[in-house]
Amino acid sequence: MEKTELSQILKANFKHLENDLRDEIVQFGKLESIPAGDLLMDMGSPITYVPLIFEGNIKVTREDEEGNEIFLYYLESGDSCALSLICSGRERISRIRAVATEDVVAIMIPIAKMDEWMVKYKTWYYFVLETYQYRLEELLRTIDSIAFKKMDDRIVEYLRKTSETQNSLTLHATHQSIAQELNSSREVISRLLKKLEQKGMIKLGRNQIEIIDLFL
Amino acid sequence: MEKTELSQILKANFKHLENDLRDEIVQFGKLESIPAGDLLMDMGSPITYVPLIFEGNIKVTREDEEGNEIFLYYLESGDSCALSLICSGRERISRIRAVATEDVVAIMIPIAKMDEWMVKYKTWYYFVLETYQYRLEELLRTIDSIAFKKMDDRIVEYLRKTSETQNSLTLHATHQSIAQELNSSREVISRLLKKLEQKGMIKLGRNQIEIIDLFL
DNA sequence: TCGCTTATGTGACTTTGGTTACAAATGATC
DNA sequence: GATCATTTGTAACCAAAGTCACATAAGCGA
Repeated sequence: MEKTELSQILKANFKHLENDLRDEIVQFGKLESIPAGDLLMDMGSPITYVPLIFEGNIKVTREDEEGNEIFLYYLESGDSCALSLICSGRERISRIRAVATEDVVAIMIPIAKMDEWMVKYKTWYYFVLETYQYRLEELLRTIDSIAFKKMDDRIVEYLRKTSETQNSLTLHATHQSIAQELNSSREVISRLLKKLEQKGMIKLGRNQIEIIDLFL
Repeated sequence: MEKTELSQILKANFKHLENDLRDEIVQFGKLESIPAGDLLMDMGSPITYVPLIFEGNIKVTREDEEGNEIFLYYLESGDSCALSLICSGRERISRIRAVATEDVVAIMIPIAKMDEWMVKYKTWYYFVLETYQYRLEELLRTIDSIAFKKMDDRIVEYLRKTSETQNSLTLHATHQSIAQELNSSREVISRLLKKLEQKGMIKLGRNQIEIIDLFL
């Protein structure tokens, strides 16, 4: 991709950043395409860049020692990854996994530039702080969900979020995969999905869930 | 308290901060004492300062619309409050509650200075970023606990954390209050505490739990 | 000491979610 | 279309946690 084209894209997706900063991003950032399904970040691999997402979605999950997994949130175009900042910052192993759910186009910023720009560009400073703040809030919402809600509500919430970020009313997932994301078991998810179908909220198919109305 | 005394305390508790910065903190910060039991922050009240804690502990909890509550973590001397940064940053209502569990002495930094110092002082910059990172990790650990662990383990973990921050093997709490923090019910907590007692991990008394060995 | 309030103990029961063990359906491939 | 792997459906059962009902017990103040 041409630098000028990159500059255009940047202007469109991160319009709140000042011009000089965007020039530097074009200069020092490395554009990368990540095919759907690829891991951007896995447990414990040290991070040396911070991604700015142009296109596609990224699913962020948490995994514990015993292999239990749980869905945290999606990242979309215009987002950056606060958790990559965590890993980078203290060189520590954070058991976080980030997978591209659609083909992702992102520009990779070297960590060193990160810090440099914080001082140099007010807009970058606010962007990074907002990223942190937004992710903290997102994690709090995740906690709400896990701590206070029952599995059926959590499924509905998961379907809603997934439908929103993928911008589609037809989701492609197996009950097994959903069970994994919600740290439950396949049978439980099948049971509850069936109930949602009976309520007329969704329509089930093999490898597919059609969303009719999640607010019934 | 004298400015010079304040300066000494600051030097002792936040020694990683550079001298000029400490001088500014003394100059612009306001020293406050918060008696045990007082709220530092409640749901939705906008924050105009960031506290640096010298003495005492602060318990941070999350509450949802329906009044369900859950313990997140403790803040101790040397900490700041990343969540106050959230509230301040976007002027948004975050349903977070911070209560002093012991008498707290803290210095309150006006938000404006916060931003100013980020650019001016490298040590402040790293301190704030580390605060964010550390709290994000803490929240992830909270998620692990809620999502992956059963109630008995969660109680043990809660007792351990509380004992550590209060630096005491004798805790003063009712089963009801613990139930609230873990978003459970009194009877369940009583039952499980009794089991822990039978295993010899704790000794129960009225309004009191004596910790014997939580690693049995 | 006598009440009274607050805290704890406990049994019985319900609900939610996890487990086991299959059966049936769907799609892909030959 | 027959075969096969994958996915989904379901029933029966189990375990954890929440609820209800009530019994004690411990501390406090009059």
